[in-house]
Amino acid sequence: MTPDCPGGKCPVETTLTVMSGKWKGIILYRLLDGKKRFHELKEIMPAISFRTLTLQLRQLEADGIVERTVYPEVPPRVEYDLTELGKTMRPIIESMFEWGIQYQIQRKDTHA
Amino acid sequence: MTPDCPGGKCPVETTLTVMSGKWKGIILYRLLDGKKRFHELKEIMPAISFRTLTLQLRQLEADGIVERTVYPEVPPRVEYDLTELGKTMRPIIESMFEWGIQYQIQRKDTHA
DNA sequence: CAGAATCCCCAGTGATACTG
DNA sequence: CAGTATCACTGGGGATTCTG
Repeated sequence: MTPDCPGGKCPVETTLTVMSGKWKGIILYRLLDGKKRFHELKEIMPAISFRTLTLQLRQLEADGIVERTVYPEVPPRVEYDLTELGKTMRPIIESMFEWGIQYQIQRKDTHA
Repeated sequence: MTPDCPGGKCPVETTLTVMSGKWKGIILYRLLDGKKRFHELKEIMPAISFRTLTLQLRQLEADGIVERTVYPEVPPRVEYDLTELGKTMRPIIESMFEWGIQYQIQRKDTHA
């Protein structure tokens, strides 16, 4: 694909692959201010299903963006946090956040 | 959705909605350095189908990101350019580009 | 040249029920 | 609490053919 991008695959496409998924951007945004438990994330994003939340977290984990820590307690406790690599996405998320705000102001008709 | 994001819908989600689609990020990246004709874009991204290229361009146009100019000539000529609003996405695209490069270096195994 | 129209497929997502 | 398992569906994307 896109053979004339430096290094083979277009870096923008690479980033989009990692970030894409209906909820990944929001998950990343929510993790910017610190680690969260599974149900904490679910409460922040009520519209997501357990299954999808699990899957998207697992994909982010597989991509090295998110770290999953299981505490061997009863009841179980699992925390999700950004890895060092994940934290380097902050500029992307923040610029997307800023742009989204301006966009919502300019176009109240769509995606509001 | 995500009711506790400022202004209703999470701005990150808004941006992701506009940018999502398998090729939109690449299209935007390619338009950063100036307007392009339809087949020019197709040549840059050989793997995309005509149908999908058309659809993604139309969606970007509907979202006010891309401007479509038809020149009444024979054979027809159509140029696509970023709107002023579209140009404000530059920081996002560029930070995604930079991150993608670093990511490719760190993880040659996946998404390479 | 720049598409429109048609048909098709499957990956991503959702709903529900169950479990260590 | 934090999942897993199963089923089902939608729509985003692809292949092909046709047109002003």
